[in-house]
Amino acid sequence: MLDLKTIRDNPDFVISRLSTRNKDYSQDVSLLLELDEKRREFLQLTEQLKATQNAASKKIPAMKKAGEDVSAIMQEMKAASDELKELEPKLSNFQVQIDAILHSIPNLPYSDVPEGADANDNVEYRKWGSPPDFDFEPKPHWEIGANLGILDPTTAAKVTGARFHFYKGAGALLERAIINFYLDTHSTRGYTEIFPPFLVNRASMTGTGQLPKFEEDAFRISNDDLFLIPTAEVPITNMHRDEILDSASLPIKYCAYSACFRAEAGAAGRDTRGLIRQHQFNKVELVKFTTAETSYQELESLTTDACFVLEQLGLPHRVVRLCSGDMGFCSAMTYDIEVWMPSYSRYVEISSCSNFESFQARRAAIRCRADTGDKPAFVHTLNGSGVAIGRTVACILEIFQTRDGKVIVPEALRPYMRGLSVIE
RNA sequence: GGAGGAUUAGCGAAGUGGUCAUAACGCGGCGGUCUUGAAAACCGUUUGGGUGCAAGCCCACGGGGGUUCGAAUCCCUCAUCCUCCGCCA
Repeated sequence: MLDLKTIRDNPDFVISRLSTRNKDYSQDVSLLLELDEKRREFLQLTEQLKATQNAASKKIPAMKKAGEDVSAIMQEMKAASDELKELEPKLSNFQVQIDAILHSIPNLPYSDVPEGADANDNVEYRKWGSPPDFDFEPKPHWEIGANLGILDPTTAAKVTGARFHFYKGAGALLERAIINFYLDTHSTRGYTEIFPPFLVNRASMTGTGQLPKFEEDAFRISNDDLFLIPTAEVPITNMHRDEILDSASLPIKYCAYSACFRAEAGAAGRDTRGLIRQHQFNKVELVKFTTAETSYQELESLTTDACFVLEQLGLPHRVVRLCSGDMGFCSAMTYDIEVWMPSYSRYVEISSCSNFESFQARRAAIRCRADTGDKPAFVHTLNGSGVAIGRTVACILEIFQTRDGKVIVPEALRPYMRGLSVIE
């Protein structure tokens, strides 16, 4: 959520920054400012009435005590009360409309974000390793997984439906090993490990920006109005919702494993085979709460921390800076980390590291106080996958496959796999 | 699932229709006096938001709604926590 005061004071700047997202928000902004003006007009009226009510409420008991007749002033206040009952619904109606618009306007892209229309305009930032040269025809991970008997989407289709997998034997072990390797790595490098709930309430989904605009992307528990989390970002960021943090405690750094659940509405027909796009997948997430001054520096280190685990596994990858048109709703700047996927013959996203600045913090009321006596200020929130587990499995199967259909387990994972060095 | 009880500032807690929410009182925090320094004691101070050029005014007693001229207080509803019963990995 953007700051209404900022929009009020610099509407042209806001509109021009938003326009880099390939959408014109000038209508929304002018409607917003119109409603805001109306709201303040009605606010003054109602507050005036309330002030007279309050004054009378102090006077009436005193008059009663003095034995004076209060029926006249009671009449008067009855009229004021009736008038308020007319005005207040109008006022709150303006407020509701304003909130709806504010919640539907995306974040302003940061000045360093390259302008562009779509993923083709993303800018490569750095690269690690290089795509392997196979002296045989490499197989896609879904074939490798089927041949080794470690990935089973067919049974999952029977038991649950499309876009789910059973992992079996060494496959299940590999998935679990990667989770533990990622958590151990991050938590020994300054991130506090958290194990969150996988269901959250509506307020949490709104706090991090999944609601109200993207409800169709989420799975909702119909009898409880709870949502299956699309990422651990939601429960972790909302841990500090409605809190004023001591700025001495910043930056706060968390890492968390969770299953993630996504409806993938609108992705019909895309990535239907393999582990790339599932309704349920595992992920280790990194989340930071920082001051406004340090957030971009922290975005760099968060991205580096996510890349670190890929380097440990020996997976070739690159970092791209997303262009304005490709960035998510809440983000001010995003680095995607992409691993080389032989079956796709291109780099595929395995992590998305974003600085949301105060956009989520304003929605979720997460603030900090620099010094005792200072006004609280919104923190900056950041997060990034550190990294997605299913896609890591896919990448490992493809990158470390051998001519005879086996898969070499990366050194770093062997201690987590009871010493297993080859899946065959 | 059933029956009771609770929810007030960072924490504990008083307040059952008005003149104590600028929220008593206690603890904690901050500043000061005293002290070589510290502790103790004493004095002072200490919520957040909205609106207005400003003085100021308005809102918030778990959330939402209602009754009333007026609600922390009465009613309805939802949430969370506690105790007991039932069920349960």
